[in-house]
Amino acid sequence: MKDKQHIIDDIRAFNRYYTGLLGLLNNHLLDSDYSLAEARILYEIHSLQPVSASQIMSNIVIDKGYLSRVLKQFEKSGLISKQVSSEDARITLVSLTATGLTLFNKLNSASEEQIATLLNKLSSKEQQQLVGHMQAIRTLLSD
Amino acid sequence: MKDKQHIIDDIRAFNRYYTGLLGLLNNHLLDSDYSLAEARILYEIHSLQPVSASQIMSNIVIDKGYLSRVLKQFEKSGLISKQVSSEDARITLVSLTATGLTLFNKLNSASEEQIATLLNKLSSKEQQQLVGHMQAIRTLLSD
DNA sequence: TTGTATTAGTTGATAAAGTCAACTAATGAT
DNA sequence: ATCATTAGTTGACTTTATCAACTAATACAA
Repeated sequence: MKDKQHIIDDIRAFNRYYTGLLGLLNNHLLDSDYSLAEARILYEIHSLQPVSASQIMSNIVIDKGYLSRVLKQFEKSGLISKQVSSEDARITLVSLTATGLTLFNKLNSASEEQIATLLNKLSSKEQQQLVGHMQAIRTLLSD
Repeated sequence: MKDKQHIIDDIRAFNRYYTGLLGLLNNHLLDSDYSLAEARILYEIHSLQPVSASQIMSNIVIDKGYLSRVLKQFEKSGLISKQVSSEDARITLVSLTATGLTLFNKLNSASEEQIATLLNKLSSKEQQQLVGHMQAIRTLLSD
C-alpha cells in the first residue's frame, strides 16, 4: 500500500512518460503543413459539423482570437465553408468542404497509422488490456 | 473482443482526453513566470545535476539551440551555475543554485498540489488502482 | 601524428504559435 | 428601450520554437 506522496510521484512519472509518447505520436504532423492545434480543430469540425467556433472552444482549450484566425485560414485555403446560422446571426457554422474532408482523412489515417505501429508490438490480448486500462483511468478520473 | 479499428479509436479518444487533462494540470504554470518547457528542464536539472545539455536532451525532445538559450537565461537569472567538465571541455555541467532549488521546490509543490486535488475525489483504494493502471500502460508500451 | 569525422554547445535570423484587449454586431433579459 | 451578454474579428504584441551556420574540443583511423 503506497502512501499519498508515492502515488503522486507515480502519477507525475506517468504524466512525463505519456507527454513524451503523445509527442512522438504527434510527430507525423511535422511532415504535414498543419500544427497539432490545426489538426485537432479539423477533427472537431469533422466530428461536429456544422459547428460554431464556440462549440469547438467547448471541446478544446484555445484562444478565441487564435481559433478565429485558424478558421479564417481554413476557409481561405478551401478546407471549410462558413454559413451564418439561421437561428442566431451571431453564430457562424463551419463545415468541411470536399477538400477539407480529404485532408482530414489523410491526417486521420496518419494518426491511426501511428497508433497501429504502437500496437504491432502487442498481442491481441495485450491490446485489449491496454484499452481496458485507459478506460479505467478515464472512469476513475471523470467522476 | 474489439477489432483493431475499435481499439485504435479508443486509444485516440484516450489520448485526446489525456492531452486535455495534462493541459489542465499544467495550467498552474500560467501563474508563474515559467513555461512548461522551462519547468521540465528545471526538473531534469534537479534530478540529474550536475548535468549537461546533451543529457537533458536525451530525456526531453527539445531543440539544442532552444535549450542553450533557456539555460543561458537560467544562468543569467541565477537559477543555475555552469561548470565546464574536467573530463571533456566540450561539456558544460549545470547545477541548481540555492535560488534555483527554491524555485524548483515551488513549482514542484504546485504540480503536486494539482495532482493531490485530482486524487481528492478518489478513495485510497481507487488511487492505488489508478496508479496500477498507469503502470500497466507503461509496462505494455515500453517493451 | 595528422587529417577527418563527430560531438557539445552557441548564436543569428526567422517563423510559428499563442495571448490579450478592443471592437462590432446580434441577441437576451428586465 | 436600455443594459448586459454572447459570438466572432482584428490589431498589436510576446513567447516559443526551428534551422542552419559556426566554434571548439575530442575521438578515431591511417
